[in-house]
Amino acid sequence: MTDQPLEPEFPLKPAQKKGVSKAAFRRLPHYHQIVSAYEGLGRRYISSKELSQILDINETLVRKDMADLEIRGRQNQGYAIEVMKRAIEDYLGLQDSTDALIIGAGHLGKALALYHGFEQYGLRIAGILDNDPGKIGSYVGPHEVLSVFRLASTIERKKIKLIVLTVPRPSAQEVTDIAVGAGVRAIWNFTPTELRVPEQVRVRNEQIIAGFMTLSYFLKNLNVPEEIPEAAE
Amino acid sequence: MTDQPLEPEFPLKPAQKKGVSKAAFRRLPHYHQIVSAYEGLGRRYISSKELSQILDINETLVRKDMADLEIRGRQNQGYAIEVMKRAIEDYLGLQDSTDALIIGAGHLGKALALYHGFEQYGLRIAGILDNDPGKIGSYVGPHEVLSVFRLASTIERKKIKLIVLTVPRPSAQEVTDIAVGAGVRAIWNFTPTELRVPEQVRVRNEQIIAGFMTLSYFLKNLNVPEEIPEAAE
DNA sequence: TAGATTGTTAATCGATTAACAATC
DNA sequence: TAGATTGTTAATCGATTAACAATC
Repeated sequence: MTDQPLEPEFPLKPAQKKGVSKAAFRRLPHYHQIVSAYEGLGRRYISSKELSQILDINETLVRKDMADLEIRGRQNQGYAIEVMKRAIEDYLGLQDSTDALIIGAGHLGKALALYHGFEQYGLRIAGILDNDPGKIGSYVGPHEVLSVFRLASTIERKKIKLIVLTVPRPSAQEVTDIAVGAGVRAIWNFTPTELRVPEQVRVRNEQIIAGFMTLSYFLKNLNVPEEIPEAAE
Repeated sequence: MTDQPLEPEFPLKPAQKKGVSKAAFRRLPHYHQIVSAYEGLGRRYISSKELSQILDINETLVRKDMADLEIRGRQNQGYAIEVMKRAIEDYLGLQDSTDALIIGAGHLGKALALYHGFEQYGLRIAGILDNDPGKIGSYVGPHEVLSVFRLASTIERKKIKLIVLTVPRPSAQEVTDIAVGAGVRAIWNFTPTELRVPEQVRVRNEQIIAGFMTLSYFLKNLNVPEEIPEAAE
């Protein structure tokens, strides 16, 4: 195993004075979610105080994050929701669509393939592949399940840059190697595996069990006398 | 919306000199995954150097994390994999089992209910509920889908402390309120919603789209001249 | 106006890393 | 032994927060 970021989520220019810090970068999806919800409620503005309360972080931190994103607020009103949402989307490149191939048509792969809600972030499922002859040729929503033997050719033909890995652990590295060889640059990894990839390829590990672990710790320490701290990160 | 941790994952005693820092706490699932994989390969020891390379963090940081967890290494050999795995599991309470109810028998809810691999972390699916009459009474693996009207009574009868939320966004808060009223203390939230909960209840937001956002940023900036930084966090 | 709010700087806090001693 | 490695302390770095000026 070689070098592989624990979390690949950070700005590409972290050294610069101006710009978004790693920590701020990680908060962007949360900001986006909140303003999306507020937009749905018909709200036009949101203050740093409101945002800070929802996220349970310091009010000043919200203002600093906005300043770093070059999102300007209005005295007495807060930040314009439309502006903020758009700025985050622009920053993350969510306006341009991204085609992805799902590898593994198991329960999770199917759930991801059928999820409505990715489109609004520019994520388009371009196909789904599996190695099970019993699944190949069947349909998952509009997508015919392709043989994983067609992985490289499909990536090349469709110029796919992102794959979503939901295969069993033992095949994860093998599939990764093929995909990387065919030109993939990013891997959304739902398998419990630390993948080895060349440095020009980015991996995001969606280690779902990690979420449970944090809750387990909390549940097993419910009776610890110490007060529970306000916030993490 | 009121106070709600952005990430609820941190030790309960962060102020103390001795103990695991928030940042280290977040690395525990990764350490655990790596040593599990190494154990599967028949390895007995792993050095801080190996761990640091896989995680792409500094070697000293690994040793500091181990010291904070009170895991002792051996000169010239590194850390005993069995000891390390066990220590992390003990720390997180993964040895004691946790019963959870899945709310929402959609694609994701079913995928989680059917996932084999939670058991090894002590997570047991105690049932699955939905509000769709077409689903109620059907089976997801060994579990009969129950009406969500039985949520409170099921929580109380089975003394459930954790629910897994995979309902559509509009129902998320309502279901949460019922579950919290019935005594639930932790919510594993897969809906794109910032839930309001009393402070004794912990929420872990599994905002899956966040992972895509980080990859989107990377993919949209492939041609940025600046060198790509080594690691995040 | 007073109050609410943003925006910025400096101070503080927490996490990481460098340096190095210890030891098998 | 020399080399590999852990363990610890102090220095550095980065992120958060407090303080406060600006302004609508």
